[in-house]
Amino acid sequence: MTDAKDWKATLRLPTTSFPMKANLREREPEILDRWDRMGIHDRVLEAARNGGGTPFRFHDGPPYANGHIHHGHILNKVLKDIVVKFRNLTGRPTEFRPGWDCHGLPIEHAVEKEVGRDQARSDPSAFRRKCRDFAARWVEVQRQEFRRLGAFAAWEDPYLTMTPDYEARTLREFGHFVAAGVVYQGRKPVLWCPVCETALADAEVEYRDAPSPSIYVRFPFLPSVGEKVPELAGRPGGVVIWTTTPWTLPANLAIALDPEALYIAEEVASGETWVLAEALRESFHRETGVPEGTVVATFPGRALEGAACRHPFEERDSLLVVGEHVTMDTGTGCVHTAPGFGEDDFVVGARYGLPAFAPVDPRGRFTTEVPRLAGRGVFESDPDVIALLRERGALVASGTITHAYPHCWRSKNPVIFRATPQWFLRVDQPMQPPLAPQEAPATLRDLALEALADVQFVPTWGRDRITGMLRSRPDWCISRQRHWGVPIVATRCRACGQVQTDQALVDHVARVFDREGADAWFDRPLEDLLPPGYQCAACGSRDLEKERDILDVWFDSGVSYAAVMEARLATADDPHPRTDLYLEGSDQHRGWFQSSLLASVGTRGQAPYRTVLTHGFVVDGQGRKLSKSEGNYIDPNRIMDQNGAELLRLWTAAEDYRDDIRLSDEILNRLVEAYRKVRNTWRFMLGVVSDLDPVRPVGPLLDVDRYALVRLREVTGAVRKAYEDYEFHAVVRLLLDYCITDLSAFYLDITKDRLYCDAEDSPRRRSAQAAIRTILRTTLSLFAPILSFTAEEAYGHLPRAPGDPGSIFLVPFPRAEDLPEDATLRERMQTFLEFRPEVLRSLEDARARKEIGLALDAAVAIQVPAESRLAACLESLGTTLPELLGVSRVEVTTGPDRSAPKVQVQPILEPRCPRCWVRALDVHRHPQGLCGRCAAVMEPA
RNA sequence: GGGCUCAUAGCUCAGUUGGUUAGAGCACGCGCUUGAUAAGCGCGGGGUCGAUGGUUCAAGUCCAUCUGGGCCCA
Repeated sequence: MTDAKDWKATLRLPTTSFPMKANLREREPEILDRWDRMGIHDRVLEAARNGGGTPFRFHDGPPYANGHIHHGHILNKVLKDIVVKFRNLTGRPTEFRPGWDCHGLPIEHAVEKEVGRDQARSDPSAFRRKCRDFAARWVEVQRQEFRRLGAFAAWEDPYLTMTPDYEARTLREFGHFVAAGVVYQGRKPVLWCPVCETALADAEVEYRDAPSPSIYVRFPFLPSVGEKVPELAGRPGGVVIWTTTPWTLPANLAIALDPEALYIAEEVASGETWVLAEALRESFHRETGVPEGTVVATFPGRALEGAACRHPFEERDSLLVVGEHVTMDTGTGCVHTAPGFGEDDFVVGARYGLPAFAPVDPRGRFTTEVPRLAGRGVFESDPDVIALLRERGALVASGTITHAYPHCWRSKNPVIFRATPQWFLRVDQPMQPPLAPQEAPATLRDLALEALADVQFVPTWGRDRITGMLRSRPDWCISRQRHWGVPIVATRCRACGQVQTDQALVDHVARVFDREGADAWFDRPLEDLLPPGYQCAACGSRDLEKERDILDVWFDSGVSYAAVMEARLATADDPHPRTDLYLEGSDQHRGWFQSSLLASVGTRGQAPYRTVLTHGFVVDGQGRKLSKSEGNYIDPNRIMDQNGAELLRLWTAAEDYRDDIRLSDEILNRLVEAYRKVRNTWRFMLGVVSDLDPVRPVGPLLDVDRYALVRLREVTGAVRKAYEDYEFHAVVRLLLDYCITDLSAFYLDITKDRLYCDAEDSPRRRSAQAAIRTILRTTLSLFAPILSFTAEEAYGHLPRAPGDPGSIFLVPFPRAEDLPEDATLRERMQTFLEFRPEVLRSLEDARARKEIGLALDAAVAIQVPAESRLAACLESLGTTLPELLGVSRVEVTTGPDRSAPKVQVQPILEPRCPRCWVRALDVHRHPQGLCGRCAAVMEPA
């Protein structure tokens, strides 16, 4: 007698060198090395090019070269990588040239910390060199971190906004706007530190509680008020404002009201009539202690638009205007507006043509434009202003409040808003895009809005978002008072003060930049940089000096389509090629998407992109933003260490990026499980096909095996479509469900008998193997853009035929059309698969009654209604039913029409075949108690 | 405060133009198997579809308001 162990040795159990344990931490770097050695990025691209497909133009948005990468970067770059891999695999050559944003404030700050502020100011050239080194260092760090994610990109050939060619290009693009006549120097309030005597960025102020005066001031009515609101005609009184910065009152030019909100005119005890917002009436009387009077009129804010009050102490009027920024939470709803001293004030003022009047010098002292305060510091002038108001009878009430006030992070002193000269791009002046001469003149804003009609947005609401922002945006302030950036090339005349720039100057300097980069502007004397004969346009003087501002870094990155894409792709036929896809976080609707759009539309009259795809932000398991201080921060390095980049790739793909993307340990654990399932399924299939000769042809497939491929065809089509539609989470879902439901729980389970027990060479076994090999190769390819490391690893364990490429990424992407279609078979199998759970439930019942253990211990008697679809189905499946149900014997009978199918499970008493465990009637007839099939298999060859 | 946006089982997602007892996978519970074994199979429990109100014969699906997130502004 042969014992059980020996029979096991005669089975064809799966064998493979592909390990169950992923050990991605060690494996991934090996795979990365291999990709590097084979130059995978170029090879993939080359393969796509050889296929002759239409190139897909993708443009990588540049992250800021500062600090290590975090979840947001990972999400973004992996999404891009998935797109690029998919496009290349499906025959559309797609380059991924990564970029970095290198200029700008954060780097200046970091360097300033190292070298000190004085050096930064005294030697801009040396300071810029340090900034350059700093940026280069972080580019290198991030490059390694990105590369580790398994993204196929031209990591050795990135674009940097600080290289000479890029800087020259940036300047030239600026020149196009100069040529179009929409560049102007104006004034705009910026945060200003009177102690440092410098402009500050938002990031350079910190808010601290500080006491401020709190005063209510009445601006006397002028006759125009009575014309707008008749009830006020002839009444003494005024509009009451509230402010915490009395010193800004000398620059008051307007009072802003909410156009929709209701305002009241209230006659108070003194006999005067005061105007304030109805919603704030109660708090006004409470705060000021003024007793409530009688309401003589109620009207919406817009009723007073265009009327004016008298300034309480200057020889000037104060215009009544409306603005959306007026709020009803504090004050009177009538907002003191000094366009030179406040951002909102400036924007509203600009709408009414009011100047940014800011009679304060860089040290925060009043200029002679305010004679009574000239030379006095602004904060120390508060009491004087209050006294003056009291003297003029304009002070309704005064007190002190403590509130958060911006302070300079360096000097720790309170800061002010102060209008200073700045450069702008005008968005509301009709212009001609210089490189699109056929276009009719239109404003930059309208050009941008029109161009959006020709852009796809994923998700679609991106269009609404950017449209809203464009509609309401002010002129683009493109200047910064900094050192680390591309200079605004312009001159100032020492003789007459004229500031000027023109395209000739800009182009001349750009040619210098081509060779030397923007450093030339800082390193060289101006004479080296001017075109021959250049002189002041106003007075003809040649005594000029350099303008010292640099360009907003959003302008730098905004021209990347020109510096990176057009520079490489432009042809005579298509001088301004558009990019197929931009893919960034949804914050870029205000940032890069918009700056790129404006930069392109103002020069070439078209959007730079055809499709804009945005993703949400990474948040925690509860949907809150991640922050280290909140303690909900998960370190991406920890994930990488524990589960490799592959898990982060899977996470990126599995979540619906259109909304915010959640990240938590629970989510990661679920994904680890999913990963294991896929990996194990691949491993099993690798084991099953290990002895299938990759070259020798296989005969016609059995129906079940064919059906498996019919299903694979459906999945392949759906997966491809999901990739096309950028629905990567659907890809993951489809493939996971297919792996679990179709493969693991059904097809791979029911083919085991054939695979293990049939003769090695039997057609039935080879049929299953052939189907499984197709499934394996197909799913590896389908998943490869996402599970790049594992698909590549598994592919390496596949028996290779001569001519098979050396990487899964060089295998053409599967096409549904290449897989069999068979509607009859599909329908039949679907009917069966709907019925199968009935049988499984009955088996489970029998198991619960302890009648059976293995399903192979059971015989199943099925009674189906005659003439039913199910009857026909089971009839046609015939002798394969036991295999399909995993039982030893199946008997099908027909009952009355329309009766419900009945399933009966009987334990089989005959002994099991010791080799295949099937309980068969013929076991006794064969030597060693084998069943007929096994006996035949075991017969000496 | 404004613009855009999201809210379906513990988790990730489906739910077509409003129409039968709201689905899947995972997780969980129970069982089988030990010939995918740090695996595999089966069965099962689990949701007042963020809340309220409305339109409708009928609403997760349409409308309004609210609550709570997110991005961008203020």
